Formats: sequence, C-alpha cells, structure tokens
Amino acid sequence: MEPVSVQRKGKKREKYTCSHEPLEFPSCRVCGKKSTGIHFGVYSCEACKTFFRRSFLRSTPYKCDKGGDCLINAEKQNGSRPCPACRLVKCLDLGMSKDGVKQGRYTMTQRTSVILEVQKLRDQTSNRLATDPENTHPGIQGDRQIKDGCELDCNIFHQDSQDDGTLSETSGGSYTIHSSSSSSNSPHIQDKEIVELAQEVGRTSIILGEESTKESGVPCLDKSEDILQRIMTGYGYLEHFTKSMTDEEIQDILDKEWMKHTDKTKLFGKLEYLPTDQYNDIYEKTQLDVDGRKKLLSEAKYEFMKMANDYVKFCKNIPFFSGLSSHFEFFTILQHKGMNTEKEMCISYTGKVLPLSETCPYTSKETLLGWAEFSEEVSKLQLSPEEFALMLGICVTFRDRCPLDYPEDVENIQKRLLETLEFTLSKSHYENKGRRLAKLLDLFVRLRVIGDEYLELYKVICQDPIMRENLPEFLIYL
Amino acid sequence: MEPVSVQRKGKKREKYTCSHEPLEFPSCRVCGKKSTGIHFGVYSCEACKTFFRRSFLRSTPYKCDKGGDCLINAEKQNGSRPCPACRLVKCLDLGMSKDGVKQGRYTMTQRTSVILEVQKLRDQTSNRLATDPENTHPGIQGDRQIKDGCELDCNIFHQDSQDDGTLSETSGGSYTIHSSSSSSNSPHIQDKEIVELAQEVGRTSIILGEESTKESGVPCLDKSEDILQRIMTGYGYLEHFTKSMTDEEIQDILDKEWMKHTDKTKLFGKLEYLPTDQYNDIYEKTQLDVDGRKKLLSEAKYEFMKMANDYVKFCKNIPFFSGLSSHFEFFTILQHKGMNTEKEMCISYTGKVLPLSETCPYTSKETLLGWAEFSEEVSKLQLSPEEFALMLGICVTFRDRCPLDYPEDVENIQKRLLETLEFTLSKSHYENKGRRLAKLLDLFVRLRVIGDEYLELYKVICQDPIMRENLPEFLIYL
DNA sequence: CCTGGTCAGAGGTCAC
DNA sequence: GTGACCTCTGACCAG
Ligand SMILES: [Zn+2]
Ligand SMILES: [Zn+2]
Ligand SMILES: [Zn+2]
Ligand SMILES: [Zn+2]
Repeated sequence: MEPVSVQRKGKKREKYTCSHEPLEFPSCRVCGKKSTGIHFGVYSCEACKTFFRRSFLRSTPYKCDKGGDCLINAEKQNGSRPCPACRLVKCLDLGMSKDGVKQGRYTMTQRTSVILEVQKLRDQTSNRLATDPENTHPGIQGDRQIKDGCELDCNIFHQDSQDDGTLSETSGGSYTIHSSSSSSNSPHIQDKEIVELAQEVGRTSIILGEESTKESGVPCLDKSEDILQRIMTGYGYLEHFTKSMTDEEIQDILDKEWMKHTDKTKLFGKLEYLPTDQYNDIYEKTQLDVDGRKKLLSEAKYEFMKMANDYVKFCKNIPFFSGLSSHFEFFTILQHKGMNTEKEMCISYTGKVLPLSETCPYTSKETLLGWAEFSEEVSKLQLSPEEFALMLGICVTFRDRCPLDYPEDVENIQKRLLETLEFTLSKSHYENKGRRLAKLLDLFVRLRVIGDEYLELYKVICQDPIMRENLPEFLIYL
Repeated sequence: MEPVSVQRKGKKREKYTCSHEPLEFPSCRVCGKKSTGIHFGVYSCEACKTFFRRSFLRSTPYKCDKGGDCLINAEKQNGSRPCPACRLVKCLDLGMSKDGVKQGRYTMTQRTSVILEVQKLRDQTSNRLATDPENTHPGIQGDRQIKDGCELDCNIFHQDSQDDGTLSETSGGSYTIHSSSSSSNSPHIQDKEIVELAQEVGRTSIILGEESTKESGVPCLDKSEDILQRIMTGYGYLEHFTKSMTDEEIQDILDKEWMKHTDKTKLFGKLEYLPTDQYNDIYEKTQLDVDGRKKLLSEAKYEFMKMANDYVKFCKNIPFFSGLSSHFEFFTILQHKGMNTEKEMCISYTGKVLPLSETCPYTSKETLLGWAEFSEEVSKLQLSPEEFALMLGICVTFRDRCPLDYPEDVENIQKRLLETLEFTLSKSHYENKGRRLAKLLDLFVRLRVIGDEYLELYKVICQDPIMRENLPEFLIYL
C-alpha cells in the first residue's frame, strides 16, 4: 500500500491493446513499409494513405520527369521522397479508390463489394491507358495516355498480355497480374505434398492410435449382443450437440436462430461466398478475407478436431476394426438431426447454428441442400440410439472407403454390424421389422451416391490453399 | 444517403488554440535569431536551416580567410553575411546533422533520440579537436581538425557568452549543458513579468470586477443576522462537488475510485512526478510530457477557473469587502470534505477523484498529506453551512493576506465575521458553544501555519515555465 | 477499424 | 549564395 519510492522513468502509458495479438498487417502494397490496415481499399502504410488522400486535394497534376517508371519502394529509397507521380500511379494501379470507402467497420457485403469494385478498377487500370476518357484523377496528367507513349507502351505491353485478369503466361517476360486460381501465393499443391501434410497432421492424434490401445483385448465377440454393446460404448463417446435433444427442441433452436439470421440479413445483406478462384485471386493480391471463409475455417478448426477425435474414439470400439476410412458418410449420419431444409439452417457438431449456405464455401447451394434433404429424411426415421450407433458403424466399414490392407476384414466387420442391426431390429417394437431394415439399408445406398459426389469435391477442397493454410487437419482423410 | 461526389476541400477544423499565444521557440542556436523549430536536430532559424541543408550540395568546401574564428551572431553582424565556413562549423559543433533526418512528422521517440544524439555530438565536438578522422562533410575542409584548434576555442567563447540564458559566467573552460530548472526554453522569469501576466489573465474576469457590481448597494449591515445572510448568499454561489453530499456518500466515491485506481496501478504502475528540474530539463530537450503534468495542468484549467470564479462570486458578497486576497486558506476550507488520508485520495472542486500524490507535481507527498490531514480534521467537525460560510469569509479577510490599500478595513470585516460566527453558534444546538468556537478558531491558527508554507511554495510554482504555459491563470494571486 | 485533420519538420523556389 | 516563404510529408489523433 505504501507508495514505492523508486523513481519511475516516464514510460508511455500502455496503449490499450486488445487481448488478442496486435494482428500484424501485411506490408504496404505501395511502398512495402509496415501497413496500418486497409486504406481506400488496399493495405497501405500511414504515409501512402495520407499521400493518396492528399492527391485528391491537388489541383495540379503530378508529373514524373524520369519516364514514369520509378520504383516505389521505401526501402530502396532510403529516406528520399519517392516520385509522387509514380507513387500515385501505383496507388491507382493497386486499386486504391475513394469511392465506396465507409466509415467504421464494414459489413461483409459492403466489404465484399468494395473489394470487388477495387478489383474491377484495377483491371481497368490495366487497360485504362488509352481507353477511359474520364479517368480524371486530379493528380494524374490528363494526357497520360497520349503522351507517355513509351512509358506506357511498356505498361501496355505488360497489361496487354493480361487483359481481363485471367491470362496465362506472358511472352515479353514482364510481370503480369494473374487472376487465376493458381495463385503465386500458393502454387498448385502436389498430391504427394498433401499426403505428407495429412500424415503429419494425422500423427498428432486424430488418426487411430496404436492397435494396442483398443478397448479390451478380448476379440471373442460372436454374439450380436456383445457387438452391440461395444458399438454402444463407442457411441457413448460421441457428443453431437443434438444427441439428447428432441426434434422439437432442435427445431425450436433452428427457428430462433433463423429469425435472428433473417434480421441480420436485412441489416447487413446476405453473406455469399465468392467462387474460390475469385476469392483466392483477391486474397493473393490484398490479403483480404473478403467473404470471411478464412474466418469460417479457422473457427471450424475446433469443431472439426472435436468431431474427428470423437470419430476416432467411436471407431476404436468397433470390434476388429483397426483403421480409419472415409468420413463423409459417418459425419453425415452423425449430424443428421440438426437440419431444417425449409429454413435452410443447420446445427453443427458443437451446436453452432448457421445457414446452410454459410457452412461451406466450396459447395453449391444445390449440393448442400441435397445433403440436407437426405439428413432430414434420416431424421424422419427417428433412429433409436442403437440403430444410430450401428449405422455409424456401418458407415465406416465400407470396404472401398477403407485404405486398409485387408479390405475383406472390414467387409466382414460390416457384415457383422449389419447382422447386429437386424438382430437389434428383431428385438424392437416395429411392426414390420423387415421394412424398417430395408428403409435403413436404403439410406446407405443413397448415402453412397452422395458420398461419391462428395469424394470428388473433397479432393478439390484439399487443393485449396486457404483450406490448407487454415484447416490443414481437414486433409487427413485423403 | 447517397455519397456526395462534390470534391471537398480539406476544410480546416477549428483550431483548438490554447488561449495564450503559441509560446515562441528558443532562439536559433547558431545565429541567435528567432528559430522556427528544430531543424536537423537543433533549434535553428530558417536561414541557418537552409544554409545547413545547402551545405550538403556543395562540392567545394567553404574556406574562411579570417583564421576560422569568425563570430556567428546575426545581431552583432548587423546585416553583413556571416562567414559560411565558420557558420557551417558552428552548425556542426552544435550537433546539426542529417543522420536522423526523415520525411514527415517525427515520432516522439525518434524526436527524443535525435535530440539526445545531438547532445552527444555536441559534447564530442567540444573535445574533438584532433580526433575525428572521418568527419567528411562536403562543405568542410578535410584538415579542419588540425587547424581549428583556435576556432573552437573561440566558439566555446561565443557560446559562453550567449548560449541559452542559463549559464552564469564561465571563466575559461568549455561550456556546459545546464540541467537546472531554469531552462533555455523559458529563461528565468522576471517577477515583473509574472505580475504583468497575472494582471492580464486576471483582467479576463477572475479578479473582482468593478466595485459597482457588488450585490445591493446598502451597506448598513450592523446586525449579525444581516451579515450572515449576505455571507450565505455568497455561499450559495459555491459549487464544490461535495456540497450537498453526506460523508458516507463521499467516502463511498473515494472508496470506489480508490479501488479503480489500485487496479490501474497494478496494471500500469504508479504515476510519480519527477522533480521539476528534471522534468523541465527533459521537456526542453524532447518536448515530452514525461510525467503527465502538462496534461494535468491543462485539464486543471477548467477546474481552477471554476473555483476561482466562484471564489470571486463569494467574495463579492462579503459586506464592505472589495478586493481579493490570498486563496489557499479559502480553497483549503472550501474543499475540506473530499479527503481520505488513509487511502490517500481526494475529490476536486468539480468532482474529479484522484490520488493525493497526483494532485500536484510541485509538492512533496508529506506536505500534501499534511494538508489532507488538516482537511480531514476540519471535516470531522461537521461544519454547518453557516459555520462553513463564515469560516470561508474569515479565510479571505486576514489582513496580511490582503494586498489592499486599507488593511484595517479588511481586519474590521473579519472582526464582524467572527462576531457573526459567535452569534451563529450562540443560536446553535451545541452544548458547549465556547468550546465549539475555540475549536473553529484553532483551525485558523493551524491553517495560517500551513498557509505560510504554501505561500512560499506558490511563489516557486509560479516560476515554473510549464505552469506558466499551461495554467497561467494560476498566477493571478501573486 | 478507417477516415480526415493536424502540424513539425523536411525540401523547393525565387527575388534579392 | 541567401533566406523568406512555400509545398510536401507522415506520425498521431479525434471521431
Ligand atoms: Zn506505403
Ligand atoms: Zn516517377
Ligand atoms: Zn540562425
Ligand atoms: Zn570565418
């Protein structure tokens, strides 16, 4: 309580830092210095920001007397002022623009549209040269196009070869702005590479551990009762949010969140994911998470890990089963309960409610809706826990989905599980037990179809740099 | 809602001007003329700045043909061109340098470091003589060091005689950088000067207006009742934050703020004021408000003005009283309620709560605590409003605290007030009225003692340039 | 978080 | 070559 008499040097008061790390911004796209965020649509430093802002106040245009191709790079200029004419051109070429900038935080849609506009602007700049007659930035010479023939020629040269963004390689050897998905940021991923990554991630515990860790070493499980018990033990490890909820409760939640969501949509507009190509292109150039998928994936990490770990726990309890296989069928059945195709909402494994369309940036709405409809049909069957558990077991024991050395073994396990399912049904209250079994088996047929579709998609998704970067764990099932 | 596309010229925001003039820069350290700020690390004028900058563009070195010991002082040269060779040497000797130079505004730390660097450079120069082999300024002859032994002597000489006001006379040696409180930034203030300033500030309304403005011209106030009424009218103008609060409420606030404050202290460390000398030294060199006193004083301005104005209003209602006198006693009694010596917190006139130690950078903790303890004792007496008001009246009518022409008058007023106090007590509920009066009078005895202490301190505080700069109004009671 | 405003201190200009 | 006056720059801040 006594005041410390130690002299304290006048330390600047701590800046109020947000709890999370200061979030280092990418460097200024104009000059390369530390940027302070997005200004006028482009990551830029305080200096370039102010420079650009000021450029609008000018009455006289800037003029470069060195041919107009000055290098703008703070480091290489050590201290001296960069050529303002070329600096401004670079700003504009990068898409800096005063239109559409908004005070404060952007909403998703605002942000997206701003970026897209910037994007367009940029493409324009590329061939603005002799075309756009009313590009009248006060700081740019009106006759830029006309006079600086050579300077611009070079530019045109570069730009010509790129046109509307998507062109391939350039003849002249000059740099071009590629807008294709094969971004320089993350060139095409070699499959081998992915596998390695997947293995590495997998080693961290998601993949089945050593065989020895399996529950109880006694493999004498001839009886369906025993098998069922083991399966139910595994089922006990699953913790899908809807597990102990009634349909009413589930629909209630979905309803409520749906209302919230529609309100939000009214205010901020609907979140629509861009095509992945386009996203990656923008991301490469601006480091902007325009449609928020990066955030989605990051946030989904825990979700996914939890689900994947529970998956492993479940599998460990399948008699004779020793390897993981595909996951889509399992996850689909596992999560079949939290769906509402009418309102297009769903509940995630850990209980997050979100619109179907926001669950996956890689999938078309139709596909997602197809999956959801399937789930809804499953839920209409009102699976008992035993049915649920056995079906999950069957999901992971399709021989062709198993990368194991002994597919026959897997097939055998599945056979046993199917028997157990039949056995279970025989003890059930259903009037027509055969019909019930048929219904359940029919699900697998259809599940296999959409599973095949998914598998194709999965491979594509695993190529995506954003996914690799933000949710590498997802690749483990490759 | 639509964005306005009209180009908006950067309309100037109302400048938040500190009421007083912009406080001139120290004079040019090279030539003595008015400086325009720090250039190349040294307070210098526009001419010397440009001269120094240009010196780097030269290919041929300057050459002095008068032996290299020319006096560089604009005044003494009236009009004639200073010798560029010697001028440049002086610039360099003062530490001017392009080293830390950059475009745009300097960060506080950059600025500080540049200034400190200059300090070092300067110190080096003093005994550089034949040592520094790589001083290769283009405008300086390579063999400068060898020959200018004498020149430097001269320079030291010059600086002795001019420097920045602080140094007394040096006998033979080199000049030293003084770190005393009498900073170059604001050399010793002449008392006359302060008085003028005080008067000027005072004229702005803090000091009693014309006599005519006194409330009701009827001076026939023989009766104590009438006097009391007048005093209470004046008391009505006072708006100390604690006025209508109970002790519990006050202590509650103090407690709460104390807790907040201890939390803050844990996070940011305790704010301790530097010795004024040290502060001013740093301030002169870096313009940094290291311990925040500048901010404190600026923020206290409103506080002080309000209190001072209310003081005037109160005084205007003292019968026959026509001039202001000392203030400490008045303010001390006025604010006696918002104190907690245990937690060392207090409440200001307008209700700001702050730790005792942060209220005044000029006073030792012990002194402050002494004052606070006094206040606390006063508050233990639970003054009635009438007692409170009369005591305040008595505070401002000590004849020796009054700079008036007719001290007897003041003394008479005080006598009447004391009578009124006695009269008031006689009508009170106190059992032992005499004892109560004695207690109250005892307070004055002690108040006078600490008031004397304060008066000394006040004079010192009024000398401080930071105070003069930021809260000149404080000087009005001189 | 981003925008616009600010102003100290750089550099440039041109009558002298 | 000089220096009064200008423009430009960019760190910082309020909103
Ligand atoms: Zn930049
Ligand atoms: Zn250029
Ligand atoms: Zn000068
Ligand atoms: Zn000379």
